[in-house]
Amino acid sequence: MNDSIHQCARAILDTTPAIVQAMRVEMRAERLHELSVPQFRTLAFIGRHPGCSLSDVAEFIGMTLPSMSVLVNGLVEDDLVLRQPCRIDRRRVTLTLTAAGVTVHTRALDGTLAWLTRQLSPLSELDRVTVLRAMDILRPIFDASQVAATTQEATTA
Amino acid sequence: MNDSIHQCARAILDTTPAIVQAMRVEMRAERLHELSVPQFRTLAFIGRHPGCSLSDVAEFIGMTLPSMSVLVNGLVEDDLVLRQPCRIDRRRVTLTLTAAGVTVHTRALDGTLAWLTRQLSPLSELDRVTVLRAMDILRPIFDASQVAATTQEATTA
DNA sequence: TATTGTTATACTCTATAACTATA
DNA sequence: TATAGTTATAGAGTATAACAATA
Repeated sequence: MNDSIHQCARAILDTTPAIVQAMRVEMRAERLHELSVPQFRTLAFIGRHPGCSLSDVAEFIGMTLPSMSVLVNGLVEDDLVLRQPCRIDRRRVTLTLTAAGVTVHTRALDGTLAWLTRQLSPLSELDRVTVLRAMDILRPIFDASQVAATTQEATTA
Repeated sequence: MNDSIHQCARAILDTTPAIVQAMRVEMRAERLHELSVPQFRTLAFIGRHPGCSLSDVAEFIGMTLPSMSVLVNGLVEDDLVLRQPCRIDRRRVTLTLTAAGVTVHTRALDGTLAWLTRQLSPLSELDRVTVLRAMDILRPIFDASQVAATTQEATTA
């Protein structure tokens, strides 16, 4: 039966927003690090891709260029991100984390991970493995660039 | 090893926001139903719990009372939700979906589910089962309110 | 006094449209 | 002309604080 695919879709629809919402509440409650989920994800991406452009981050996160410009602008004003014009192509900017950005991101990451770990602690080893495998299965599917690609495909088709 | 729990936490942190973000983008792209993810979830909850109070929804979704008041107010103005004072306790309000609310929610649900189904279609049967099981494991952990969760169980059963 | 909800105020998130600068 | 990014404007999401009404 392809009943499983519908059950699966329904389960994702019910569950993932609840997880992210709980994460948002947790991150806001943690007074140590004042980062929203998008800010956190942006910092993480820039940390993993030093010197990336605004378009790179926007595509990965799944936001429009103007939205990301505003978001990054806030991070620059908070001195968490360094935004410099690119020498080779002066239309571009290169983004890197400042020392403060690294610190804040690390602290937020550790805090959120610790909270998540507490939430997951009642699970059996088997359940954890199942969850881990599921996340590995889902991540490539919902990678923002993939979604954008298929959307474009569908539009041009 | 408790290494798996950290891997697991990290995987959830990386993956679930990407899924929800993709969902948000999709829902916004679908011009048919102009619902945000929180609006959609609120409509779903009220549909499953007709006559519920503002506090009930706020707790389930994981929002503060004022935030939910504003959100619901928008839904009332759009004629998707009926908000009436409760006879027994006049401090409370009772929330129900209007006919339009049912229609809009159903359409949004169907549309999002169809999109999700397309995204999941490349997966093997085994992968789907893994994902489904993972969602069933995670949902009770991150449900914003235990009370609402058990109520939902009773209602949906 | 405690509970339910609303209003006031102020951010952030996010989009589209219009613009600038560079290629 | 096409691309990278910013600015202007607007609306939704969300919080805290202060308030009103009811129990």
